[in-house]
Amino acid sequence: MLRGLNELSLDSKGRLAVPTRYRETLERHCDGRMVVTVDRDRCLLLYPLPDWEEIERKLVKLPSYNESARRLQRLLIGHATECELDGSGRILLPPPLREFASLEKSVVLIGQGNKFEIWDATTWNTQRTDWLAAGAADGALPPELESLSL
Amino acid sequence: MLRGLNELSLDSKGRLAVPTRYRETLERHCDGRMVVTVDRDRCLLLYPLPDWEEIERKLVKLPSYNESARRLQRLLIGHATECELDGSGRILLPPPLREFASLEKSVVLIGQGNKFEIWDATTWNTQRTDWLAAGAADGALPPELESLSL
DNA sequence: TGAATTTGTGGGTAAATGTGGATAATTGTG
DNA sequence: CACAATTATCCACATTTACCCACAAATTCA
Repeated sequence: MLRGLNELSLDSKGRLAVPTRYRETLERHCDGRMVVTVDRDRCLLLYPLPDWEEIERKLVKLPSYNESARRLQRLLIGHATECELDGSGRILLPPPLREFASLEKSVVLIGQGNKFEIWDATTWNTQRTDWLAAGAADGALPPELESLSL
Repeated sequence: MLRGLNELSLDSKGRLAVPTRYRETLERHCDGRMVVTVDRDRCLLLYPLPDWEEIERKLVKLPSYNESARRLQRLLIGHATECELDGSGRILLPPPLREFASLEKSVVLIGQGNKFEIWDATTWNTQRTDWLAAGAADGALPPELESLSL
């Protein structure tokens, strides 16, 4: 299970050094093979290859002439790029994706169970403040949430 | 599985250089034989020949006196053009199709599972911004999507 | 506290790739 | 049938990318 927040910086070539504590897990789980793609919230998603493939299988089965299904396919599959951990445990983030998420130097890597999210540090902080402010104010919780007990 | 975003440029002869990482797959899968056709969203679709043939079989079986079926047949089958990877891994896009999708120099090649989409770079970026803004706002999600967990 | 090992960072080099142009083949036309 | 125009194939150069190595920093253990 991937969890935790890590403040990192990209090097001059746009590479991201995966924190050591995740490396062994990743090597075992997917042999260092990962997939990066984008998220609607302007961050990147980083999946171990097998986990990504499972999602991909679901996505390609969606009906081709449904508008929102196509949008999802184009965003997620359309941006998905396989990349491998190099000898020093780094992954090279493709320039178009870096640009998409406005990643410069300071980024935040967030464990999210089966995947990581990668945010521009400033964007992340702003968002987090907003989320806290919003709280549960905007009602309309899905049933799964209504009954959630933490 | 074809995935990922590639920023490319057509050369002076309207040829598109397929990124190397896909070439081996394509050579194995369809011996470099591809089919280009058009899409309702003003982009081009690029299929490996065998995958296209499967789609084509489904299309010709559609009922002839259904309006939208005929439209689909005319668009898809009507514009489908076979073209082969040349010695340098490039395909020549037929001028009428290039014109259809307003392809000039900067284009984007998007993996979409069994096919690629080819977009004019500017059009792609505009669309993507719209998609992100729209989100799932416009309801009408297929049931498969309602419960999708990424 | 010091030394040794592990981790983070940067850069250099060699190979692979993209790009353009030149020549050869083919097709269409007068 | 010959010529012209277009299309296809090939080759060479410039650029980029990936891989590898070396150093600096931090951490751990003695």
